Amino acid sequence: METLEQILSKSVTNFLSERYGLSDLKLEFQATPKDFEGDITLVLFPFLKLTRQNPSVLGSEIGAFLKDHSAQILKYNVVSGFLNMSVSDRYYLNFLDGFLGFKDYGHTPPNDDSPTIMVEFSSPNTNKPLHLGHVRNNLLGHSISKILEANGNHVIKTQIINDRGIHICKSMLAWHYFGEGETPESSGLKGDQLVGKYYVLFETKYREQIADMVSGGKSQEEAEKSAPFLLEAQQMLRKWENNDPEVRNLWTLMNQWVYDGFESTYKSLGVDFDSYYYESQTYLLGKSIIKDGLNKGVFYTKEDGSVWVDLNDDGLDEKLLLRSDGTAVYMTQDIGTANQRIVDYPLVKGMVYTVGNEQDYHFKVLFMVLKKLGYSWADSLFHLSYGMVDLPSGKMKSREGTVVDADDLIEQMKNTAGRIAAENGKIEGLEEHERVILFQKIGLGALKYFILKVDPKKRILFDPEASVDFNGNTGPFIQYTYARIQSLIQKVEGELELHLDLSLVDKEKEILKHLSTYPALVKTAGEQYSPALVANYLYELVKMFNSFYQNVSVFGSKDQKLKSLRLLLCKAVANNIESASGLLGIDLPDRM
RNA sequence: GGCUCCGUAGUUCAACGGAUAGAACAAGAGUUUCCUAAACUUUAGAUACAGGUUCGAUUCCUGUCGGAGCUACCA
Repeated sequence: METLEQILSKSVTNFLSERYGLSDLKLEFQATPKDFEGDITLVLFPFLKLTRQNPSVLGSEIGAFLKDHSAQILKYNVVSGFLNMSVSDRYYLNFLDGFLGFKDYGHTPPNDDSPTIMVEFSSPNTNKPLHLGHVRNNLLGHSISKILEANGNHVIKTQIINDRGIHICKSMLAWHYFGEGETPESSGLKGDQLVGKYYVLFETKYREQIADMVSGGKSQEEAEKSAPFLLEAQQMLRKWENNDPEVRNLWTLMNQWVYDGFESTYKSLGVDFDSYYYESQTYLLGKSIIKDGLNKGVFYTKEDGSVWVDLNDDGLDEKLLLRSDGTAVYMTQDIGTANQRIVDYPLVKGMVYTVGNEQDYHFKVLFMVLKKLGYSWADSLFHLSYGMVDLPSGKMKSREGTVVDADDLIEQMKNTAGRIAAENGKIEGLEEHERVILFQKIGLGALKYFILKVDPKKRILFDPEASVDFNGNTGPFIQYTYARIQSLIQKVEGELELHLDLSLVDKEKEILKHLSTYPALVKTAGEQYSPALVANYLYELVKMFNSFYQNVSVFGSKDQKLKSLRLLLCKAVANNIESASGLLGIDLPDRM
């Protein structure tokens, strides 16, 4: 369906071309601000010089033309450089009629010809449980996947799991010495929590050794490097690399505990994946690609045999790709993994990496190198870079115990949801299992909205004391609005019919105007990789709806046609809340 | 030091270069014989500083001040 902007654009473009001989114009429309009369505004400033005309004359010309030639425009007025136009109720009623014909109005579902995009997110280490930073990562990655799908892309959700390295060996070593055979079953702990416990234990014991060595006369630096626990962990890593059966078995066992734990957290968060990559399988990839690049002359070798890429011409510096001993670095592995994904999924045309902004430089380099290597897909790579989640005390540091654990946080959110529901007397008549589901929806809705409403690029300040709000600009507010509408809709008897010859009150029109911007919003959110835009849109919508609900009686209307119109409007809002919430991964309750 | 990002009400967030900078929380004042008060209505309160570009700057450029990150033959 053509939008109002598109319809008017054509008309205005024709007019300006015939009257002033202008072409290739970019018209700028915006919603008319509240204090002015009108619904849609055309900004005239850009044409003043071109037409050598003053704004009031030009505005009147365009306004009069549209009034005569477009059925949608009833009136106009010109204020400084702005042409404000009033749009007919009929137009909005027609729009509502069209809107109700779609399940997800404004979304473009992918078809056979749609491109495939791979979205990477989560990508945890397997030595400790997920924390608040991962929560932001997961919610962003999941939401952006939904948004890309709504923009007509097939999406493959993937992650690269860091399942090897010294950190995992630390957990393994501590468990080996102090675990006494403890398992998730025997301890009742989630697997990732259990493994994380031993990672912390390793650090504690390691620090103790260092302290002993320092009081024995060694320097801090020396002690840190040569504490027996560390040496032993390093030894374990070498054994792992040499496929030592005992080490490999323990590694497999403990990693599986962690994966089971992660899965349960993902399930709570409502995120899922279509594919998994493991560093233990990819860390050797990329070396041969580097060698190809050497042959092509894209890279160069230094005297010690290490391989580098020179990015000085691109405003960066030189970057190492292979160590002098021929082993890979992180970059090498990422090059190999990217290539491997295209091998595994030949249809993939683009990749999105959901990774914190501390790695901005890394991805800049990675994308440049892949481009230099001449991959056809190298132009459609995107680093979805997001800001860190900070606590009032500063950065989260696992060593100092200042991380906010994901499982704890989720649990706390559910409990708060339950407490508030009880305080508001909303839980009567609900079975226990209904309550569990409801509190889960609301608690997670609050958390997801809290995180996703912020521009991904910006850092988030999270105060565990102040916690997440349940009133105002929050997830529960949106859910509450939806539940209110459901309760209205349940009262409807018989068929609802939309009559197009009604007149709208301001609050109705306001909502319809907002709904009509949804398709463009979805598109922009996809282009900018920003769930925050969706969240803000959604908030505006429910705020408008609640104002309407409180000030306009739906069932109070004597006029049957008017009642139908209002109920259909409610239905449209509910549909739209559902669509937009879906993009954020927020579930909606039918009552709360 | 070099590079990158960020400074908006007391606090947390908004604002394709467009009209009088919007919300929420917190603070103040109201609204339940009326479809769910997790709501609605309403008062007060902000663009770090100094220049520049522009018809127009929170937005773009320069500088100052303040904060964060990157700057490993770690991952």
